Amino acid sequence: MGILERKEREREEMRRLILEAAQKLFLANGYEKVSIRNIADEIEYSPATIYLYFKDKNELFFALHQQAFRKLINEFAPIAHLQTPMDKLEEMGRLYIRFAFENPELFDLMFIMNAPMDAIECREDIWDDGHQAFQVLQNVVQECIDSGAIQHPDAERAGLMIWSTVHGLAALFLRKRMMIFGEERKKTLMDEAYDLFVQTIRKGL
Amino acid sequence: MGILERKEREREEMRRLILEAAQKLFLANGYEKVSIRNIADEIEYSPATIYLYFKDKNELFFALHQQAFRKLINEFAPIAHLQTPMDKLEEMGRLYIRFAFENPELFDLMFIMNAPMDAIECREDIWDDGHQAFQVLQNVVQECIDSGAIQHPDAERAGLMIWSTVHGLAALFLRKRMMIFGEERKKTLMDEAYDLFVQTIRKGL
DNA sequence: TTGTTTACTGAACATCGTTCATTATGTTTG
DNA sequence: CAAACATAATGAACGATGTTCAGTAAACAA
Repeated sequence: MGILERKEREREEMRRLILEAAQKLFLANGYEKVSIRNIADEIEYSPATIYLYFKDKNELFFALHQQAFRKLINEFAPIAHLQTPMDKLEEMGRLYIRFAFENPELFDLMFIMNAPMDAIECREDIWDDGHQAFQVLQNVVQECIDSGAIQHPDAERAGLMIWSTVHGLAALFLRKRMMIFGEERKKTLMDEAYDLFVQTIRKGL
Repeated sequence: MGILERKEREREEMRRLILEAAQKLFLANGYEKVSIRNIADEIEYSPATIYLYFKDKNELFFALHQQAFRKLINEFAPIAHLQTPMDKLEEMGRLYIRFAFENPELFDLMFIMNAPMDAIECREDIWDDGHQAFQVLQNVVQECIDSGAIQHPDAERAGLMIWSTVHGLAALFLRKRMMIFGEERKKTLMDEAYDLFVQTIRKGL
């Protein structure tokens, strides 16, 4: 009785098709301009069909946000080859900022938008993707502590402080709050601010 | 010929009335649940009337965002009484975070939402409120540099780094990305992370 | 008292997320 | 093979949304 399994496969395939179309439109036009009807048009199905595979729009965007986290975690992979824990930490921050810069919509979905968080709130679930990603950071910070490169003993606290700084840079940039520095200077100033941060924690953390 | 002036006064009064109603509904129900029709109902006018005083919804929320900036700048005022520049800097960060915590909707409007920035983009204007607020920070940083409390010479660069950290903490908190730390621990962890940041820049910046 | 400017509105447009009765399709049973 | 059932997909609708515009009524000017 392989029929049930085929049905399951077809269901997965359909979810994949919807997410693919959603992602495409999302990256092309930005979140605000993508509607359920647009997505339905793209895959040549009725809008109502999408609701057979996703509870609502929040859940659809939550699924997209999960994909984006897989991408980010992948981009973190190369840091393993670096020599010292402190170099790993520095490169991780740089990768976080670069990810935000090169994938603004994905970053928005992962760390700024409300929709994905609203999706898991009603399911009273934990935010697993975020937890895993932070764990990667926290582990590197712990390495820094163990090797003596960081003196402060609490990896979670230090990790949050570091996350906040790089996230702040990325978020202020993406939400256009850096326009006060001028269109051409804001990117370099952002990089300089991050360099200064790295230099500071190397000395004082 | 005081008629023109009275007309002007009435016009200002009407704008004030609209903004007051919008602010009230905004704080009560959150941005996402406030529509032009709600605001019109609140002041007992037709929805179309609002468009006689504001170009569109973005411009209305831009005006609200200006009010919010006046409030924030006011809350920064007491730092003038503090002794050392470094104490001023520390207290400013704390005030920024507290402002976000106690006025989540206003903070969102000022530093996260797209709407207010979209309003000035088409007017190709500069973001004056943000510029002024950052200037306040930058001045304090410059004091720290002049007094030798901060060694790095560039106040703008250091200011952006500091702004990013406190903003990152506030933004991650408000957009519910700190749920990974647990409901009861996230607020204290946030404060601890800020303390650690202050300690770090006192040592290494 | 006219004519004209101004303030306001009701109704409409296009779009949105979402639901639901109905149809079409595929599967199982007699 | 035919009848009964289960599933997938849909068209049409609901109540919203932001925004526009022709039309009305009141305030002003001549």
